[in-house]
Amino acid sequence: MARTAQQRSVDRVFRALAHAGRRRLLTTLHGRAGLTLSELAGLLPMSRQAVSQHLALLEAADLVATRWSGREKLHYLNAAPLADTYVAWLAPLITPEAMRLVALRDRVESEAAREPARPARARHVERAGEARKRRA
Amino acid sequence: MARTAQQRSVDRVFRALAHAGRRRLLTTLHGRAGLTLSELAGLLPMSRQAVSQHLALLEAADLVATRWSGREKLHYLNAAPLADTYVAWLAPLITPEAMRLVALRDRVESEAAREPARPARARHVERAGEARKRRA
DNA sequence: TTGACATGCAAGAAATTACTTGCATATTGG
DNA sequence: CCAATATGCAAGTAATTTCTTGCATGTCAA
Repeated sequence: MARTAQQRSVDRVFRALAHAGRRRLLTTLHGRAGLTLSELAGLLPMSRQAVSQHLALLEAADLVATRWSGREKLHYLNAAPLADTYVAWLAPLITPEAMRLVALRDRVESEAAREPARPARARHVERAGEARKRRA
Repeated sequence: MARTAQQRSVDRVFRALAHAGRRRLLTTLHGRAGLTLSELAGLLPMSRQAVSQHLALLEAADLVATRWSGREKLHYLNAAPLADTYVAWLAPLITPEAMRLVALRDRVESEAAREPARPARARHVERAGEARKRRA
């Protein structure tokens, strides 16, 4: 059950994308390549240190490539791991069958609405004892 | 600057996908639709309560639809938010330009190798004082 | 009816993540 | 050279997430 390098990459990518600020950094770099740490911190509502740590995480996930230019560090979006993650993990789940299940859910909900005798599961929401009373 | 419903959905989806166990739940449900909580807990190396909490999170992100059948709760993958997230957020970043940057990074690295007089940035890795000494 | 089973809910512990603060090192321009 | 600027590193705190523990409720089958 050895984890493959790809699985590890997918995990790093999804963890990196879990934070709105980091996603914002990626879209910012997509719009404007080569921004420095200070520039990014100026554009976004985050402290320089926070941006720095987020960038380190994005670099670790290989989503951001960097280049030193004197005392400045230029940052570039690298979308390759995003594409890889899509192909390897996301796309396989997006099948016609899995998409159709929204319709199923809606159907179930409308059925429940037509059948007022049995509320979907309001049971556990009630205070203790209430439901038992109604049942009797 | 009001956050749109779509932005909120994207955030919930990415947060949900950030955990390997939750991703595993989704792929499991993709392979076998209609599994119950207990069945999922039996298949995966997680306690029933842990699975339950993960499923609640996935339901909140609308990635899992459920149907009660007696005392059992059947779970189904809903891939629609995945497709939406891909279209709204991921796909726009996967452009030829952003993909080409891997090549750029590799080029930069090989340039650095050809220019041994200035190591990319091993500076801060060294112990304090070391770099200054070499500089002099 | 009742015991076994399926799930829910809640509170606390453990682990991880996010952010701040303070200082060290390196580069540039005057 | 040196002051200003750009970044790095480390440790501590705050916030969030994840998991466990314990018990309550609802459903089914004998």
